[in-house]
Amino acid sequence: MKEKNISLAVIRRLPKYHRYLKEMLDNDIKRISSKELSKVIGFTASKIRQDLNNFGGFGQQGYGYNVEDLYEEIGKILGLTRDYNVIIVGAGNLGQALANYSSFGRLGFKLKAMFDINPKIVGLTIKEIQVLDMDTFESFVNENNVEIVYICTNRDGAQDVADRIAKTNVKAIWNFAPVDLKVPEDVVVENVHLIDNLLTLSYFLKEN
Amino acid sequence: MKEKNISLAVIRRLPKYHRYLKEMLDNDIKRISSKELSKVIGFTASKIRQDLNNFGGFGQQGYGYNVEDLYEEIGKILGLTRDYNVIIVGAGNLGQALANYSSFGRLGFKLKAMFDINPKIVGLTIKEIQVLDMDTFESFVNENNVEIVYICTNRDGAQDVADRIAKTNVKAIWNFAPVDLKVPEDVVVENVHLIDNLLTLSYFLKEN
DNA sequence: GACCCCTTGTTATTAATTTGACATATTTTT
DNA sequence: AAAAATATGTCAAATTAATAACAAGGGGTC
Repeated sequence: MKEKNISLAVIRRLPKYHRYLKEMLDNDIKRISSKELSKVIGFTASKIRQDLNNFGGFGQQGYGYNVEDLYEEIGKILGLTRDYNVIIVGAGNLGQALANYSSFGRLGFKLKAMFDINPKIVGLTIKEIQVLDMDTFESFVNENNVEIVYICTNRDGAQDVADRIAKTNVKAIWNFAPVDLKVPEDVVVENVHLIDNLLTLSYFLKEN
Repeated sequence: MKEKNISLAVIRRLPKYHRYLKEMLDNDIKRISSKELSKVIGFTASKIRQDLNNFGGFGQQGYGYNVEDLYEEIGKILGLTRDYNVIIVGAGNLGQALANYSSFGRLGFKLKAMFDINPKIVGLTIKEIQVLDMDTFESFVNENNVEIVYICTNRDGAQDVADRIAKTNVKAIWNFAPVDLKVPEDVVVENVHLIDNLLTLSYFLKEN
């Protein structure tokens, strides 16, 4: 499974394929052509075929794609072949919201704990998840084989967390703080910059 | 202010410029060259100059850009020249998290109310914001000149909300539900598909 | 089983985006 | 005041991405 030179644009479309295929699977649709998929997903059929072909020929001429197979294959490409232990740092509203999203867990992202520095929150148990003190961060991460951290702190705390992560075995950060984190090369970061997103919406509202 | 043919790629970079310029402004940095900006923001200087030039010549040869002016200009482009009344539909954890983000309000996005269908939540007041019943949605939106709706419902409720929005004067939706909404042409939608984002992270974690 | 139709995988073409180059204008230094 | 350094705006080149075209392989039908 060593795909290389796959462009970021392609990668970012994969989850969307995955999402739509799941929906079809749930609706008992067995096969789908790039043309039909194009109609519901909004990409050109050509783009769909080229995207998928980056990873191998999943389809069959004259038939199309087997929905279940394709769903599984894309899942594999996205790394959904095993579970990942995750923790949340910052147990405020956003952290709690993410903790409550069962869909992440269903995909294999298993929440093991939440961390905070606020004494009022530390010690609580929210939906069977303990909120621990940041003092125990490193030891917990190491002992529980945590691989992904969701950073839900405010802007100022985020880089500190990233620095502490850098000294552990965690190699993936999902960052919700409005700041671009400095991390070692082998740590991947995916940002959810809400403000950036809202301002884009604002731009298009104005332009309309 | 009728810029046209500006590519989406450029638009999506504007909030990042805005964010970094604000930081510089707070640090009393008066001027900045595309070269210096390039170093902190990570885009090439050439790209920065070309991006900005889409909207007019904000810089000066031999000097660079005035930080405050550029910040203001980009704010204008993004529509940050006035306040917008917004409401949140879906007052769960995520909705409450967004309600608590003061930075949105500071930029001009004024939260007027939250809506829900859960009787246990309706009637509450969270941080001075009332949670209202969806029965009163249309009348509230019309009477309070609401322009933007943040959809924080689950997947199944989101399209219903979008359909009801379509019959009002609201022309902008910030959608957090994992579904691509069908809306009239004159309604702009900005999606925050968290699962898509998480799966992208998962891909890169696997590839590393 | 033969024919026709459908649909992929892939190559070619076109479009979009990024990068590089440079003439020109302004600031800073001497 | 002149010269050197700086840095924009813009044009050209290179790279990347999207679209279109099509040959060839299977499936469906009669």
